[in-house]
Amino acid sequence: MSNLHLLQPPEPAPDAFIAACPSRGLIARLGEKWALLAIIALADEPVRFGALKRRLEGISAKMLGQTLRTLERDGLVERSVLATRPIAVDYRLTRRGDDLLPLARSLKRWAETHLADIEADNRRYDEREAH
Amino acid sequence: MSNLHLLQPPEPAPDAFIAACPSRGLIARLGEKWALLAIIALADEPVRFGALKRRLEGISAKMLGQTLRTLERDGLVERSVLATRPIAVDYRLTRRGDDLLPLARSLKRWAETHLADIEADNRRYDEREAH
DNA sequence: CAGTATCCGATTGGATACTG
DNA sequence: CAGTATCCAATCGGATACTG
Repeated sequence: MSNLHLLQPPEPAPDAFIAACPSRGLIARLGEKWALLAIIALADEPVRFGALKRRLEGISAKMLGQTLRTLERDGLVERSVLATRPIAVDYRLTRRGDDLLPLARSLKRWAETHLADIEADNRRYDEREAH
Repeated sequence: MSNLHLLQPPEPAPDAFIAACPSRGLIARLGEKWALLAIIALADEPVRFGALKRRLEGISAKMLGQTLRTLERDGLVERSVLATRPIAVDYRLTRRGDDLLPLARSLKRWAETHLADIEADNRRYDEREAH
């Protein structure tokens, strides 16, 4: 049997620089305002909807629901309904979510540590802009 | 002179979980559809506006201009006008931009490597959804 | 070449009200 | 408690046309 096919990979590597590449959509989803923050908030243990809403200060129920559904659809978060009265639902990271976690944390940390300098630059830029 | 102030840091550490924390705005800006991709596209060398536009397949001039202005305002990108005829403008990463680069690349790579699995999950989810 | 200005449809996201 | 449905304002973002 020929080994020629080894020289011609059947699938091109995904590349977000290419417009049609769906990885761009994925990157967009991860950027979606609450996605990474939600992942970080779920880091250590299952968290209930309400608790999550409190932890992500300022999120609306609508956005939290939407964000969680997207994360579940992407296999990053698992939803389980507990048969209590009244019902409770908790969310936890999947293995894939865990895998993304360090990256999410790094980005959050990067933003937090550079924040002060960046805000200073923002002010400088805005002053120059105003002539 | 007293050292008491060392026990009471004047500024709280920024924490993106807090609604008022501006680091959340920063995270949002980095998520902004083209921001990380633009940073990656500028990784190795100064790139001209037009070249950048070609590299970020599908971006409009408007969005590219907007993205670059935001990145410049955040001190991640530096813009320099070359006195040629017709004029040329190139963009390059600042030290701070370079510092963010590995993170941006990691996120892009993560998205690209998990893409296939995630799309499979998406399809499964959508089927279940449709009953 | 490197943008900006404008128009306009699509998407985002909060507030409020409602449900099992 | 854990959402969903609806309404609406603000923003996003592409297409097109224009400028130094």
